[in-house]
Amino acid sequence: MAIVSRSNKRIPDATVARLPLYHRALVELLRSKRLNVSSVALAELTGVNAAKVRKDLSYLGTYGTRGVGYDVENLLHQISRELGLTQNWPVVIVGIGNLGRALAAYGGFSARGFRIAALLDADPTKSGDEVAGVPIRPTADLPNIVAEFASVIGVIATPGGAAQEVSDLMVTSGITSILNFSPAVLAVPDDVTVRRVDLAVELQILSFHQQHRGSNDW
Amino acid sequence: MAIVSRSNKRIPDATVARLPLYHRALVELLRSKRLNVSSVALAELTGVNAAKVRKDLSYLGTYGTRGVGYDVENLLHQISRELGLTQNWPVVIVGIGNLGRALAAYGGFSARGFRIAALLDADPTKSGDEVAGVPIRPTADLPNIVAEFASVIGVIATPGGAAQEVSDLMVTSGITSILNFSPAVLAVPDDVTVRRVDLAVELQILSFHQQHRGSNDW
DNA sequence: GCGACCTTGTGAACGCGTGCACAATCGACG
DNA sequence: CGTCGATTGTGCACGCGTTCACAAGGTCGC
Repeated sequence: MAIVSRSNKRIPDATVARLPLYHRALVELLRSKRLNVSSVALAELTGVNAAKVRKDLSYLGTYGTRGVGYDVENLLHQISRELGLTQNWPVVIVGIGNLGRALAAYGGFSARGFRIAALLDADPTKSGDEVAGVPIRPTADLPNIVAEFASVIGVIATPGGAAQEVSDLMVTSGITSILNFSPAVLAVPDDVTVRRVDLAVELQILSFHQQHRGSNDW
Repeated sequence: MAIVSRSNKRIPDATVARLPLYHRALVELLRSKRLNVSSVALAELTGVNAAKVRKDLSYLGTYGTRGVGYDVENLLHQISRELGLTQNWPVVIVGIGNLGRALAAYGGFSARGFRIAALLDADPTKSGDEVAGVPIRPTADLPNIVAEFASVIGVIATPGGAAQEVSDLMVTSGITSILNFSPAVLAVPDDVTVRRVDLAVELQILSFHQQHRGSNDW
């Protein structure tokens, strides 16, 4: 996977994962009218090492000014461009249970580059219901919905049992970016990117650390 | 009851992050009465390289049988023990908005080592409401609730603006493991573990890959 | 215009994680 | 009881990411 930016440098995955952190901090700074920010200040806001901040930002190009820092507005724009957030990505959520509803109702997406394009559920009795002003439609509508847009991000919020089936439908509909909240591990073609968020996994990792905190005490 | 891990080796973070994957796969295998599993089979189920599976499991001890594989039940038990899932961790959720409700109603936790011990919200008009049979109580009750248990995991599902305040209250109440769903970056003492799950961040990472897929697409 | 001060950008070393390749070891079977 | 096929456990090399340390380059006061 050759990732090429304007400066022709490959951006490491670890850096990509941190760019959204900087993005959010810069939005906050812009909101509070800060014009300038140093790598040290940005490091404190994001909990990242300052040298790492500088190296991350250097992959985007040379946008800092020595002795001064980074121009907040310009840096925000550069990161937005790199992340592809200059457009508002349409997001389709499949599986409107508790989690799907919560995602649909979450207001924070629009401020960060995304909008809910459609809500889908396999249960026909839910069709016509609205969540946050968006009507719920049958899952079978997915191909038509995807066809309306140039590029769609798919979100799977179904139970684990239905996840692979939904994933397959997304892939055949032309979706190549999937966010999977179900505990299932999805099989997809190589050209499809899947990110998995499993709430129980996060708790179990915490459990491990908690467990081992005690045994270090003696 | 010695809860001390048998191996003196330190388990790498990367391995810890994968143990929950194996855990879940093994639960599934046990449910379908499989007695045995090879590293290759486990690798396919979890999307992890087979050599990595073996190395990960070797950190726990020598529980496999050459020429045969791993005993499903025993391996599941060993991983559960290492992750500290032999007990059912009490989980306290603060912030019962859409996301908090969804988390509280999610039935999958109990099967994976956790139970909802309490739901808290700063809004007094929500007090007394129930979600999944658990009543909502005022946030100020947190210290009393934590005191009832030996060890509690805190979940923050509030808006970003309230997150640091809630985090501080959790820390002073004695919580040392926090799962933060708000976009805020929390400042906590060194002995407190925080994991952050930011839905917008996940979407933005997907956006990056979508943006950079094939350089000639736009 | 000059010097003191700041902050960026990056070379280099180090450590961690990954994956290959293979020896060690087990069960099955005749 | 010995051979064969299968699978684990791991030494090793490589690559990626992190961090330090510092030169390069800019600002600001005078």
